[in-house]
Amino acid sequence: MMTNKVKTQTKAGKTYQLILDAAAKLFSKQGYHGTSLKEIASNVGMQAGSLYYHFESKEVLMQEVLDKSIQLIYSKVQSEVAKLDKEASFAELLTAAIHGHLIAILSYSDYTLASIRNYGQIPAAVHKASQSARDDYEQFWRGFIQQAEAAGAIRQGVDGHLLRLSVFGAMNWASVWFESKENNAADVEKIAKFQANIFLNGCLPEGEKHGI
Amino acid sequence: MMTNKVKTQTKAGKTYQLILDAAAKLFSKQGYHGTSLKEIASNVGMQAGSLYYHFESKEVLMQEVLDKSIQLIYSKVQSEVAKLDKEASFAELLTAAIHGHLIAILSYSDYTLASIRNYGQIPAAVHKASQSARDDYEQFWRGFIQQAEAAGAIRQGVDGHLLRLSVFGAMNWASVWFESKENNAADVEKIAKFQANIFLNGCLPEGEKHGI
DNA sequence: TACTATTTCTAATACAAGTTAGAATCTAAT
DNA sequence: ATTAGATTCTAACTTGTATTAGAAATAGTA
Repeated sequence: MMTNKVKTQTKAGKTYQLILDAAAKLFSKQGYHGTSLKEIASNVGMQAGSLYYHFESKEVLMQEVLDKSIQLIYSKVQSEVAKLDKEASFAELLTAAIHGHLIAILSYSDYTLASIRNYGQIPAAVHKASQSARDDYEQFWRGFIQQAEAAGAIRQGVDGHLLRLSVFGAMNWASVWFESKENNAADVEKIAKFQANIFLNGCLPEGEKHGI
Repeated sequence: MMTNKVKTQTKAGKTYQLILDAAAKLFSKQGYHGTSLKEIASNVGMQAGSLYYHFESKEVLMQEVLDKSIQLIYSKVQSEVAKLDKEASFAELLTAAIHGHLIAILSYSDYTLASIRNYGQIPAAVHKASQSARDDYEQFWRGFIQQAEAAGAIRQGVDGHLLRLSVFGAMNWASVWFESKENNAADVEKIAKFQANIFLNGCLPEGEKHGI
């Protein structure tokens, strides 16, 4: 077994990434239990047994996919938010965060779909590994929404937790229907702008309100 | 093999429902491929082979779960919308539809989660069966949103398709985080009111707009 | 009680899964 | 060209799967 995941230059390092990519793609389309090691190996031109030179088990392979999924999302969101001024408004923050999250999950949909689809139907030991990264990311959202509530940047009566969960739902669901075939960055941009707009302003015509 | 799914009074009819319930629960938690017939049978006090008296295959069992899932949702939404006046506003329609959809997916989360989680990672032949029911339900949403766009009840520049898909995402995602343990109908009601409110009015304080 | 139909069990089949150990091959440096 | 190390293959083992056929048990009826 080789354990060095870092050196992408080495032969083994490249093969490791190829396997991870193939696994993510198949896990996202067929589920964890619905994907066999033989199938993954075949997608990189290998035999099933050969995978064990790079991964110690199928579960660990899944862990790596989940891990990478979170990393991709969180780092993209952070880089988007980092572009903002120190005194950016809540609306600007939310917009940037939505952009980052959507760009990430739609660009790397194999990884993020594998994560979304399989999380909750794999042995608990598997998602234990990426749990703290998930918690960190969730805490980031909780944080700036709570601050916005405290600062009065969110309308009275709007529950911050439900807001966060609804935004997450709208975004994550996009990875289910979005087809990244020939859709370029412009489409992702459009979706991101739309969702930021909707959650900030709603869909009613200007000046109209309902049920407030 | 017995085929009569209708007569719930008969012995076989009741057993049929018990099996379907157990299957939905396990499919929702472990996925289609991660659930064995032995496990399903064990949950209703039977042996795996005995299931074949009620179902002709595991795939058909899954089809029935998917079917029932759509039926539960669509019929609940229709009954909620039917309560409205003939000349109900778009805001009232959307609110009623969101209520119906959320009540259904959170009340029967075994079925709806089984559907949401496994759709897309099961053989195509399996969801072919429930496809037309899904299409009908989707068409219902498309319909009243298009009418609202035509009538000017939706703000200029807001894409009706993206609105529908975002609402679906926010709602369906709720079945992932919602724990129906001891949460009563009041909680579901709260979530439904929240989401209708957010999509109609946004989360910014009254009078404020961003990026319009 | 005896008979019939319904429902469940038992046991076997056929196949595919994850995993492992050792042989075989390839790569790169001396 | 030889050798050592890295990488892949082959072939097995164990376990678990969906499915089937017929025997057994159960329930309902004449």
